[in-house]
Amino acid sequence: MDQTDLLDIGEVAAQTGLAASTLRHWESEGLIEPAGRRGLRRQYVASTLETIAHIRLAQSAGFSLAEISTWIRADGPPEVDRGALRAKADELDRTIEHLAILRDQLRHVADCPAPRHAECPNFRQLLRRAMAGVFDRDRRSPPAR
Amino acid sequence: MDQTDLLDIGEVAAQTGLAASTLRHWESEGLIEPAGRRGLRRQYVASTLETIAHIRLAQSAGFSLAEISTWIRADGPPEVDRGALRAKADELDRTIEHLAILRDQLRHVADCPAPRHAECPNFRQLLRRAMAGVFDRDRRSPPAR
DNA sequence: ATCCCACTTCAAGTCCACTTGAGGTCAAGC
DNA sequence: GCTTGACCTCAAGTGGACTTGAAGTGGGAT
Repeated sequence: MDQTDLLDIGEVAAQTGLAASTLRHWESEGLIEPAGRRGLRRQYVASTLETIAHIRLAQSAGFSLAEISTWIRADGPPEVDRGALRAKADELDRTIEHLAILRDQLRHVADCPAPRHAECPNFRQLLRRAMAGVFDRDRRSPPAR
Repeated sequence: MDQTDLLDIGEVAAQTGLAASTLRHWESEGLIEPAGRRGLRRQYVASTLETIAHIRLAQSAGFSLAEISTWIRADGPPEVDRGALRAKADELDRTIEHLAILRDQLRHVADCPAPRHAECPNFRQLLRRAMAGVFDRDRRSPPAR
């Protein structure tokens, strides 16, 4: 791995579409870490791009940076609570199901000619499907940017 | 619909698991609206619970309150941009696919005996799958709470 | 009639994930 | 040798979604 493999923060930013400030922020939260520095400049190894993909993915599932960092700490032992991960996976199954319902609802609203969706039996049935589960326990949900 | 059908904000809160303050906040953003008041107290119709389920669902997909309110304004015409809705649905398809990958990754990490996941070919393949798409265009992602 | 307590308003505060700004460093090209 | 531009640090600011606090109101049970 000679230095030609190393990426400047600007290159990582360009390839991932993230702002350099975001990468520094993630570093301050312990999510990523440059392989080294050239002068002051952070130098990243290519596999950091995969780590970043993973982080984006987890964020899109509604996990906070703090949560994600517990699985992928750049430093320290890669110790994870396997039970917790399995629980998250199960939670994702439910989230995915909910999102599928939402997607169906959106498509329905886009196509349905009924003037008030609340009156469309099809829509109401989707909503009823949606309600089972949505109000349970997990207050997990993410914000968009 | 006599007044026995109407719900106090506290009952809606209890049934949905949301704080009353959240319901007032959503009202201030135009997402929900009480059917009326008894004295000062807001009185909600039961169907508001469905609306709330819908909002939670959309939030979990990463939509902002402002975005959601454009489809489900409590007041005004339920006018929606059908093309935009279809686009959102397509976006959700992609999100769902990403989440499925993340779920698989989490399960893999939970079960894989390899000490460093970065060295597990299985994990790396999942990551590669994940990377296709994650860095494209849509910077949409939500935060959790 | 009075008390309680769930409700009310409104302004300010909190948390998270960044972003911005001010002021500084340094390698490379002119 | 000097400027340029991409990088650096650190502190403060932003935006979204709520939450909290202070001060007040009013319906229902005792």
